[in-house]
Amino acid sequence: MNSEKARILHSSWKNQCVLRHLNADEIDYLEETTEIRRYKRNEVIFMQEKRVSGCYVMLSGIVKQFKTGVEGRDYIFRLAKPFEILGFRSVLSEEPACNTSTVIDDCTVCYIPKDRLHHLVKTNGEFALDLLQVACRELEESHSLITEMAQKSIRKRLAELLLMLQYKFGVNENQQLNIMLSREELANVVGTATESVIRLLSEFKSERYIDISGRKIVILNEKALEKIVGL
Amino acid sequence: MNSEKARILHSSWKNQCVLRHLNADEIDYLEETTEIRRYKRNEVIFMQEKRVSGCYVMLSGIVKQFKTGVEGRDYIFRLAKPFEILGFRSVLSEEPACNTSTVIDDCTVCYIPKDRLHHLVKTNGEFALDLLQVACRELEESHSLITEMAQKSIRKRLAELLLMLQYKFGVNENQQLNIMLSREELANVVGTATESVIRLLSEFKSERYIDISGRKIVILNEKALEKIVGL
DNA sequence: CGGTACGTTGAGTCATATCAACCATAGTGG
DNA sequence: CCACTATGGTTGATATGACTCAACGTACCG
Repeated sequence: MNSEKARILHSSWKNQCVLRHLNADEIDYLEETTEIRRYKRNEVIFMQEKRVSGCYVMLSGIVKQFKTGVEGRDYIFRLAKPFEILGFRSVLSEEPACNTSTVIDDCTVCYIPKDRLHHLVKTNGEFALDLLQVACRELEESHSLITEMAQKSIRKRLAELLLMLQYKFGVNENQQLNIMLSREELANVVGTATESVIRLLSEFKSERYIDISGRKIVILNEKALEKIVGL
Repeated sequence: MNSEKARILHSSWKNQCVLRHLNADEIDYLEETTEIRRYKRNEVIFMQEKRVSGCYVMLSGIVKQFKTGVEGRDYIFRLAKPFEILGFRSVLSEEPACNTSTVIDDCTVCYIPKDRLHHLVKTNGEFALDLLQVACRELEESHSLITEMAQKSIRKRLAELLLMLQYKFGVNENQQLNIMLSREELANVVGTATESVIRLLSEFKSERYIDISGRKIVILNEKALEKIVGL
């Protein structure tokens, strides 16, 4: 029964994520208590305000991370894909989670308990540095995002989002974006009302920049979208 | 000439900042190459796009960190006060600075070269953990900020900013905020036009929530501002 | 005294939010 | 099988917050 876990943990995937500087002994150390977990669409991995007991490295699927504001509206600040790490912030700061993570596309994750993470950070400098770099990169992305929100129109941000989704999650054989979000989710990424997203999407469609059927989106004219963003 | 540096480095201030887990030997190690630097209002500490060779721990004064967007408008995402650390993100990720830091109030900083920082992260797990926690806290603040920007009106954000400035930088004997920002700077924190800030400030003034004379601001009715923010 | 940077006010415009109605779809239970 | 309900998507009408532009005031500085 543990063979699956062992196989996964010792396979090459670790080199693609923040665990890449762990040696065989350290992987064994992790293996003692890590778990491979599976979640389906809309399941909650961890929740804002609640204590977390470990962090998660994604192996497959897509997860959204969002904060719920005072009036109950959500803001999605991250869409995570395989080999990204979730929830280490709260684990390291020993505070309750400051956001909720739920599943967009069915996923498998590797759960790492708090004590193991702490121990590895303290004993493996390279690993600590890697984690620091991940945190710093997220911080930088976050700052860029704020600057954009402060300065760009909804129209620009939506165009940019579509390009980002294509770049990060790719397209299938019909050129459709692999990631499918509801109108409300799109609105919660851009930071606007769902009606606005709907209007802008059909605007883009009528100008032949994109094609939409339900949640399936095809980008027809990348250049045009880039121009809207203003690059 | 080094006596000042040595005195500062070995005094108790380090316990108030991220360096608190360094032992005497490590402080000596830092001392070999750190420098105490002084900057005056409007001087640039480091600049967006430029390579950085080290990071800075603030000892006195106030610094603003901002990003310059595509259209040349600035967005101020952080106002740093003593014992906070600046620029470690770029140092650790080995990338050019992604923002500019300039001086609001004359300040002294302790400059720590890149190689020393790297070495300490790799060899002192507690220190790495502390730095990670700082990064995580900033990340969390940043996410909160984004969520607010996505969901709150300029009016709310300005009210919140005034409260934050009072809380973080305090007031003088006349109840005036210790930090004095230009209208444009206020606008660049809130993410709006200077005219909007001016209008809202005089609105707040006419409703007796605050008093303003030039850049000196007094908060008269904290409760009212909190109510505007919506707590 | 003119210059430069900063602050203020007014008028007009536009993007976006809000509210309300309506449609499509799918699942549910009688 | 049909009504029933819930959920998500769409469209229109309306309101308004915030931006832009432009003019003007103010203060400090050489």
